[in-house]
Amino acid sequence: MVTLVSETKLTLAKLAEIAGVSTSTASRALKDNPLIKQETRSRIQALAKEHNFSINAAASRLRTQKTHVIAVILNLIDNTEQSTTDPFLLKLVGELNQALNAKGYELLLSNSFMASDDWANYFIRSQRADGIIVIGQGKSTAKIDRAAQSGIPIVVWGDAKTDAPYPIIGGDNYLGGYTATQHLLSHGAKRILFLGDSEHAEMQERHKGYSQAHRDANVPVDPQCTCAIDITSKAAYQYINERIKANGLDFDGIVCVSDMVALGALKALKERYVGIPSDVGIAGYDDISLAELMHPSLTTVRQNTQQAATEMVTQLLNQFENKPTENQVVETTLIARRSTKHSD
Amino acid sequence: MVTLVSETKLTLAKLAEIAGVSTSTASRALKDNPLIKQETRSRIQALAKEHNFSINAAASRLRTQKTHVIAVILNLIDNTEQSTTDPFLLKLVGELNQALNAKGYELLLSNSFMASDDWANYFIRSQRADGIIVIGQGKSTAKIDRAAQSGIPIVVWGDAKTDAPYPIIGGDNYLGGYTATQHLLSHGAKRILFLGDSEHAEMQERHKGYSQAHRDANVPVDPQCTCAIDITSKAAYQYINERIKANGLDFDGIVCVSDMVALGALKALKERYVGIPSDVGIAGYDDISLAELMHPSLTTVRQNTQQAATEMVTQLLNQFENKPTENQVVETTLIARRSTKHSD
DNA sequence: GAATAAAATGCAATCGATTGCAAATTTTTT
DNA sequence: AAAAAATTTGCAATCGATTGCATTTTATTC
Repeated sequence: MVTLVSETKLTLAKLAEIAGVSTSTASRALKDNPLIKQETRSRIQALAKEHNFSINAAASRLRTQKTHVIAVILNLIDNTEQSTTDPFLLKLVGELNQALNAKGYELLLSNSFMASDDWANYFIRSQRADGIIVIGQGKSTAKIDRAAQSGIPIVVWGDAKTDAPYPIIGGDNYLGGYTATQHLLSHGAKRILFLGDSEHAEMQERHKGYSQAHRDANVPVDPQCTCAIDITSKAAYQYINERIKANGLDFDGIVCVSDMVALGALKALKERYVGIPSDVGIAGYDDISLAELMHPSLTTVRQNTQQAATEMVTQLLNQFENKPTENQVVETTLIARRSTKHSD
Repeated sequence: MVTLVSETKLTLAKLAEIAGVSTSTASRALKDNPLIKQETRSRIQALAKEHNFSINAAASRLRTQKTHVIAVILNLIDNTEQSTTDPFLLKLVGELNQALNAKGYELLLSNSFMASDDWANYFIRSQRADGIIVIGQGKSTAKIDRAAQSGIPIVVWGDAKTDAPYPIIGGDNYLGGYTATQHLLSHGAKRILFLGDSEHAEMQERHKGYSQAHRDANVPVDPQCTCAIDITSKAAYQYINERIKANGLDFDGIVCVSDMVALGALKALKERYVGIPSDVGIAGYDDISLAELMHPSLTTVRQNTQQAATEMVTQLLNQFENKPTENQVVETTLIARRSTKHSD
């Protein structure tokens, strides 16, 4: 049965007319307001369904001053492949979508290039969204701070140890870095590279864990082993290639800040016939779906993204009710696989 | 300099008052309407910037009946990992975001589980969005057809050879299937599996290409080689494992409908020490970023996603102006890598 | 300098739903 | 059966920007 497009657009007023009630009654009936007699409610709801009616969101938002939309901003580092490619970030977006929908909100997707610089203005004051979720602290928190300062509801995925005027949700980066490193050390590694970008708060934490694990195992940390690179597989690939070319194989383990980085490094090593994990053990971060499909399967640190999404949404909605918020650390676990299993 | 939150919300009317003009003038000035004197325009625009003003989107949408929002629906197959994980789909979303922003539109993300069943109603008649982009035809086009029937602006990513009342943008699936298969055949494969879900229009086309390539090379096609599986790495992994267990290695090539499927198959083969490509050549589809990082790097079929996104947006915007639309085929190229390079 | 044309601005209706308060209806109480 | 209470429903203002048309101001022409 095809619903024909009626000549005139169906509004609440017209629906009310058909039902023989006022618009107020119709409005209330549609949202199951107990002020309206049950029978009337059902009748109008049925009528709405029959006529294929749905409330005009623009009008409703204007009147109620609520949009039920949340802007999710991918806060990316400029000129980095991390953007469209990073499976972890996109997975998080997927989870957020679910979590938001479950609470009756919709997801407006943006990235930091596109959105104007003034997030508070652009998204909130303009009534495009009720709140903002920022994925990634980036290298500078200037934009985030600015938005937060103007008092809008906002949460951030990042380093939960950072103290900020807005709630930050993140994995336990220190622990992640620590356990990954410890794992490698316990399998005999003596010189472990740390591959990542130290300008990120999250990465710094992981690096602290990396250092502490060394200290706890009485293995010296060589600054030469901390390698600042872009968080992309390509950068990792190039770096490892060049390092080996220059120094030979002067390491026997790698801790990477993401699986993408690990995969880039892995590729470089394989091409040079470096045995994994026999010659070099390697650990990633994020547990993207491909980690276990790699050969050898990749040891990595998993952050519970579903928990993360739920938590972020909760913290955001709390702000709508002026409830207190706090940083949250999500489950962070080492997934040990073949890329680190020395036999010795 | 911190902008303090003013006691009363700043509206166009108040801005106009400050500027000493009417709201009509202020409104026109802000959108650079030449009806307004250039000097007045600049003055008001400056004032708006200074006071951190931005137009109320809800009010504007209500009045103009345009939202400048496009709903992007991930039309997924139920209960499949394909959802949140498939890097290809998410990449497409990223590209769409860019393409839409470039045209002054925003992206509202949904998936087919969340959005109610009546897309036309939920997104368009409710003024949540001006148009819909559907990613994936899914197994049934019922929802799409229904939405299209009610005359709303819509485009679909899928099989461009399908004739439908809405424009479909897609890669050349026949060609993709054909070239991948031909490539394997030309490197000596004699029994090539086709791994995928034949209920998809896109996959069917690829399968046609697969068959034709066999015919052109005078290699018989065995129906036993067409394997219907879910489009996930896990399903592929299991299938290959079980097949080998049951039949031994009764094939020497695999054409997969996605890279994820290829990776699953690859994993199964490696675990059984099947040489790649020496014993079995394998080709994927999508050219996700990991394809080249695999070991061996994965031969695959790349579809130009950026072109796809631009094309989809164009076709959608055309509908706003009642311009004619048509199906579009985007660039589809074989990327030959190590996973298929036999030496014989 | 008056008349006409051109440029700039303002008036006021409109988009469609929501909601405080008043009015009408029904039910309960005495 | 009248009064009081409880239940339903409706009136009308409101949210904030846009735009056709009318009006005012400025520039041009004779």
